[in-house]
Amino acid sequence: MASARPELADRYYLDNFELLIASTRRYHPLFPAEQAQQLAQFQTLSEAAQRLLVRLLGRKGAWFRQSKLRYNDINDMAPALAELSEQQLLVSGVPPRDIWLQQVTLPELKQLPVINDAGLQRLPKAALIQTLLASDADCDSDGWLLQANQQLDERWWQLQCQGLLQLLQLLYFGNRNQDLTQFVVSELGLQRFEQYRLDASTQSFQQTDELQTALNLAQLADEWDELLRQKLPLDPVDFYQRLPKPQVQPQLERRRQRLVAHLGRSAERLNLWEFAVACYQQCQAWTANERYCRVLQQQLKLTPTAVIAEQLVQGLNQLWFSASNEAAQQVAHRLAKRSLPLLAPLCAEPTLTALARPLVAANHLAGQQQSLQLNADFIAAAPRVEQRTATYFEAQGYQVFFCENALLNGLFGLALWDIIFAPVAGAFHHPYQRAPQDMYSASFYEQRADAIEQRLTAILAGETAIIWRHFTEKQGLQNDWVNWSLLTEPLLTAALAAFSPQFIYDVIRRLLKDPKHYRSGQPDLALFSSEGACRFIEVKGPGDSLSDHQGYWLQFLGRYYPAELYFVDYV
DNA sequence: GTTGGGATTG
DNA sequence: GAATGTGTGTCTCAATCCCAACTT
DNA sequence: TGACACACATTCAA
Ligand SMILES: [Mn+2]
Ligand SMILES: [Mn+2]
Repeated sequence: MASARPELADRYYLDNFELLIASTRRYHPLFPAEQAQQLAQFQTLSEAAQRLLVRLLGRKGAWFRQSKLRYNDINDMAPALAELSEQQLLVSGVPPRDIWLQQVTLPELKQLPVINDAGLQRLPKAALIQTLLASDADCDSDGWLLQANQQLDERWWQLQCQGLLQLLQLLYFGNRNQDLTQFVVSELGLQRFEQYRLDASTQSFQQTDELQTALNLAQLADEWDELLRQKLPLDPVDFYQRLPKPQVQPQLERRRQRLVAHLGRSAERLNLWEFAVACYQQCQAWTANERYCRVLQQQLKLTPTAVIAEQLVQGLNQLWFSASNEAAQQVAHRLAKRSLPLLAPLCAEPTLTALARPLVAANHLAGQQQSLQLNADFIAAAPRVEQRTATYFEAQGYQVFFCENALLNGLFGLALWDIIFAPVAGAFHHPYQRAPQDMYSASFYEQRADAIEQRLTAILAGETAIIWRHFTEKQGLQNDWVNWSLLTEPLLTAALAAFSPQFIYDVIRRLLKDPKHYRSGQPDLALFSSEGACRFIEVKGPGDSLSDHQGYWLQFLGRYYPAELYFVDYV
């Protein structure tokens, strides 16, 4: 099955970087001055210097210790360093204290007289760093660091062109989470992608300041994530000042709003209600609208005014109106219900559309709930309650799959494979996509409505050959909907034998209605009896409770097959 | 000495 | 008990290297 | 590097 790994060229990383450059050629004239200059400088470098620079860019952080630079594939380090230094793509200096302390190893630290003399030899590294950072804060920290570095006898280098790499990656991949390693993983055959036709015509950005903004937003998001990760005090109001103004370019505006929503969330934790409201007001995401209403509700509790009450009524009605699935409706409904007593004294008669009619609660599962006690044998069989329950049902003679979302999502992905990867305008910008650009927006259906309807008609007529053909022909190819390691042949065989055409049709329709939402919350286990009949089981161990989207999936599935909520505990 | 997490590499 | 908010682990691409905890 | 599901804590409204 597994074929031998292809060998990569000796300079594969440089080739990949040059591919990144070549593929973003049409944007080069738009580059901001700094990145344009650095790109030009890169092109004039010797191969050794280019190699070293790309090696360093591929690593984490901007600071490197010269003594730790060892590359067999780069002839001589010294001239390459001198060249990069000459072009100011890499500069020498002493890093900030935290980075310095992080990169100097513990044995090295303990040997330094400045530390040895302070009597800190026995501490673990994290505590040592804490102590040094704290004690340096007030006294002469620069002097201390310089002295320590002199004792260490080390030279440090700092990358000056990480922004260039970020910009190239941003333009090539169109997102912040794919990078140079994607090329390697693909060339080695570890990830294989559908051979869709790329759309060369659509250009995401037209102006230099759009590129600058894209880069700024990416760096600000990085910075915010980093602050969050380090768990140090946040100032969302101050951070907001650094964000760009609302953007015309839709992609940029989406990213800006995502960051603004994060700031709003952090403002809530600091009880900065007005600022949180101001943040959420700028965001279009449904969840931002939800936060908006929650904050208004909170404000109404603290300082009841007619203005806030009116805003909340508007917000709640909008929230209800834009709820695109039952779980969202449930959220809007609950929020409205809890707001009503707060609104009553301030509004003549608040008309909350979310309360106009009763909702079916997610946990309304009449006749779909069971209890199960498992004994020590099953506890020993596996660590997770789902696996233990699977073992139990296997002992009952079922064929059991712990596949959660992989089964129904997989059916969706296989049934619509060719449509998902059809060359719609603007859908595919590079060869490493698991889905078209608009997979999770309304335009996915709209742009492909004819093909989808035609396929649905065929599915309803009992067509399963297309699913099998895609399963075989596309085996192993990346698809956001298909998890190949969970959607195995035995599972698909059992499922397609058990499922009615109407069921498959309705599942796909449901997923199409709100693909982002309905792709999660599907039951833990799929069971198939020896006669081939299927059952769905959502397992709930002690201390876990049903979430809304899980409950609504059980309600939906229960109209076709047994779909049960199993409360499992141990005797 | 071993192990385990993170960084690096292909 | 329902409804919220928040933290954690698991997927990870796989083999290797480095370093910092540990004696499992 | 998120998305997802679970685990756990806290706060509510009857
Ligand atoms: Mn589950
Ligand atoms: Mn479960």
